[in-house]
Amino acid sequence: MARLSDTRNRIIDKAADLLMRHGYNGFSYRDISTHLGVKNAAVHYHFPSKSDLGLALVREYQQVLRDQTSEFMAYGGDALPQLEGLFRFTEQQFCNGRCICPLGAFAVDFTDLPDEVRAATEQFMSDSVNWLTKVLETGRDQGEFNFEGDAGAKALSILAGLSGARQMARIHGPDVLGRIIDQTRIDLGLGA
Amino acid sequence: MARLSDTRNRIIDKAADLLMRHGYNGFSYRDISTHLGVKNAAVHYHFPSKSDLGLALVREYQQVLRDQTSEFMAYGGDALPQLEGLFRFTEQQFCNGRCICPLGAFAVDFTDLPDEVRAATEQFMSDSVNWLTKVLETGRDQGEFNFEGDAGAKALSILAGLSGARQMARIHGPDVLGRIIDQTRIDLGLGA
DNA sequence: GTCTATAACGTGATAGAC
DNA sequence: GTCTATCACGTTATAGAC
Repeated sequence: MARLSDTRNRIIDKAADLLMRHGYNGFSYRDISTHLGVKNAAVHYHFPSKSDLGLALVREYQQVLRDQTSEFMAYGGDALPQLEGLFRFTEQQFCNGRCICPLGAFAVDFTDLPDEVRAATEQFMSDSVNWLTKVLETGRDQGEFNFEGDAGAKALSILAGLSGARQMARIHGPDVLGRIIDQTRIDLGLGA
Repeated sequence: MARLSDTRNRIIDKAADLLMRHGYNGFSYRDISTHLGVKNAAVHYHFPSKSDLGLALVREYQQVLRDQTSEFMAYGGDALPQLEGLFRFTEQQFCNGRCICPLGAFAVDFTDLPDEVRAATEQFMSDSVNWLTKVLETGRDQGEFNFEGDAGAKALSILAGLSGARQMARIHGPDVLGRIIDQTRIDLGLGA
């Protein structure tokens, strides 16, 4: 086990939380250190520059994605639980105050990000799309999903819709997220 | 005509541009004044605080929406040109570097916004949803669109998808926006 | 209406003691 | 690994001359 550093993990967790609440430009080292009860320099010890922190955040998200999808990506399986897992995860995040999808947060401040963070974000998005594309193809083959068009385009459309839904829900209230997820189900032939 | 102040209009236009490129927290008075060739204090003369500027931005967007939809909202009309107009507008904005949907930009920094800007943003979003809902209802009645479920939920879903699409396209390249718009057409029974 | 000058503060970041 | 102390800079914002 030997977790490298407890403080390091707490910093990443708090930074992830702040990112999803305020965006990349919307939180500071001070926010992190204050909330964690440590000092500014302690955060800089673990992540010398904000680029290092941003990169660690993207890698953290990528790891979560891999952990939750590795089995399906390796051996396949039922598509519907995969899709419903995505919906549940999205709603849970939102309910826990983690309103903004990390992809959305990074996208808004994209041109301000250092190159390596941008590259990692692009990779994370590719992995997400690839996973959902395979889920949609499998589900259509299994007869569970019903939709027209290319599975890759449909996957992009659903992920963009969920990311946008979290933002719309922040403006207009949490009901919006549930309504959009229900509509997404209907558009896959699931709601009838 | 008597446009109140040319500088004032130039400030709003440049601020709108910066908002859609860097988000609300991602641009400063200095950015505006430098690009416009005026001084910091000149911007503060027209918009004493950033809240004033943010509010003016939302009102500007609301005016554009009203100008482009007022006839349809008042008398009705053909639905398809309304929808295609939205798609074209979205793609034009993106191609001009105005990558991020203003709603998305405000949503990310939502908790940092002053109350009045939040309220105006919510109103702007309501107007957008109401317009698209009416377009979808009309189009379904006319037999142009084919979709299941509530028109309001479908409108939310499409707007969230477009906002998310602009962000995804920023990360992964402009093709993504076109693919998502095409898929949106297909999901309305238009692509076949 | 625009300017110069400046205030008060938040930011990411570093040096060096412990 | 965490601390105190500090730096250079960017930020919103204001006062007062022109």
